[in-house]
Amino acid sequence: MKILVVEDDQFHASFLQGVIAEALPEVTETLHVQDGLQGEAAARAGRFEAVVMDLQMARRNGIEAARTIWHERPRTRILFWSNYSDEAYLRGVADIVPAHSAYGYVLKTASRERLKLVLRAVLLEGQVMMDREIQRLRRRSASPRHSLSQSEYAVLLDLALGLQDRLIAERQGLSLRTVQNRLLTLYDKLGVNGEEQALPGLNKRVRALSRAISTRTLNLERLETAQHDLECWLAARPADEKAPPTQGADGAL
Amino acid sequence: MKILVVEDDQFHASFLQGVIAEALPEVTETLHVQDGLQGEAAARAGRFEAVVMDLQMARRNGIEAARTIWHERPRTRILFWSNYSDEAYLRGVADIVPAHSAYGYVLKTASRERLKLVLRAVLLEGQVMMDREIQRLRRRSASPRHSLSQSEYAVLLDLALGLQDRLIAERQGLSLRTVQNRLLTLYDKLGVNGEEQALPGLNKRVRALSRAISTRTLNLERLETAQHDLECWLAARPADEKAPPTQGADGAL
DNA sequence: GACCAAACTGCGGGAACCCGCAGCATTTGT
DNA sequence: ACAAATGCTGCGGGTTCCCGCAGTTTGGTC
Repeated sequence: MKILVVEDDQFHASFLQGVIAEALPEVTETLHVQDGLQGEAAARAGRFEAVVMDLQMARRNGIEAARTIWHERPRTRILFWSNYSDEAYLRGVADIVPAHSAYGYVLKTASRERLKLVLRAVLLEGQVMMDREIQRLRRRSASPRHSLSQSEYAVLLDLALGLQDRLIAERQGLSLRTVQNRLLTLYDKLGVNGEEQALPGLNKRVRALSRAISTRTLNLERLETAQHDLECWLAARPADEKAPPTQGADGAL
Repeated sequence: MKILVVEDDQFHASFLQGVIAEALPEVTETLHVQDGLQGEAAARAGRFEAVVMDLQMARRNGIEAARTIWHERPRTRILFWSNYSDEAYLRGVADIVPAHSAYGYVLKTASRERLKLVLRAVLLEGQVMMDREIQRLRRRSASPRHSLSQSEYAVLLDLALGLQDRLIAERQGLSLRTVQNRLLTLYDKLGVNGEEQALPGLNKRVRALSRAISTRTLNLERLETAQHDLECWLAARPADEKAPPTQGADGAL
């Protein structure tokens, strides 16, 4: 069994390798690389079936790297291992995991024993497994009032990228008014309206993004992958729609 | 000599303590705490004159903790030690360091030797010292075109918090139009206008925040302290101004 | 089918925003 | 001392945004 470790912190990497050696004696080869880009290349070249992936790395973050890897080899088992339990990471992972894939999510603060357990469960047995705290967060964010639905989150991402209503509508295949309705519920669920009445004079749109970040509903990594998605979508979009029915500013006067 | 270590990662903390023992034999007592809040309390109780402070911690981040500590004992020598060289951290530190204080900024990727050097220079000799890479970033961000002036950055923070123009103007003591001019130059320097012409349909205001975060001009920690500042300012503000010349929505009818 | 709830859509208006234009104040260079 | 440069400000208009109101579709229950 071959295993790939993608982790940019040397201390965590060496600790992890120690635990792997102890928990998985059936490992014959481990490769350690320092960032997402190298991780993708190594996975491609080495045909690893098991990966331990840090999120939050330079050059390419763990979620994007995992997406690439899964895109090329959907059966790969990936254990995400991170310092933080941001909702943004959970949604990011949930968005890219292929059907029937084995994966897991552990916090770096987990005990050595728990880490060993999860390593075996996910990488060897092919289970799906999450840290306790992650499970708790997941349950909470599936709760009633404050949690965002799939489509609301998608609109939030578009908002965060700075698209205006019209473009969001186009991208999500909704009417303009519906997008605005979504935004309303977003403002509600993110607590913007609540603050607004205490302090009038907020730009709700910006405040929504601000709060999404403060509450870790969004983070830098998620924003990066969303930006990447946007660029792909833009490239694939037929060029006609780029010019809304305003006077043409390209070509003839 | 007593030294306080504020660091939430156990591996980094133990590595650091090893290096301290080696580099600073004159240390008689080291205390290690796990987050900013404990750090403030420990500094208050223990009267440490030397602190090594991680940024990016739970509960209270390193910059806020340092501000509190310096506020109470301005002579304290603080060495910031972080994984990242975000511009946001640099500005955050620069904003709170008192005159004539000794401080430093090292990256966690620095070599053991360099770390020892900086430890001695800052905590023992009272020098001001930065990591090479930090220096480079600092020089670059003092450059002409793309860097933000002090006041522009202040406006960016207010924008990021979701204030609308009128409130920003009030807070910065500027006219409305001037604030909008600042925003224009912000859009320019953050590259929003450049993108706009490639892809019309951006909400510049949100996009500015989005880019500020992508480029690490802003980050979660800086946003948190800005939010904290805002709340203080709101509390200190005379209540009259809260109601702009709209029909009063408080009290009568 | 009757009914209801929830989501979606169009309309319209008031507020906020983006920004060109032009007038003043201070600073700086020669 | 004059001029050019830079920063601050008011005015006006075109656009986007926020959102109440009302009408339509969807999906489910009785």
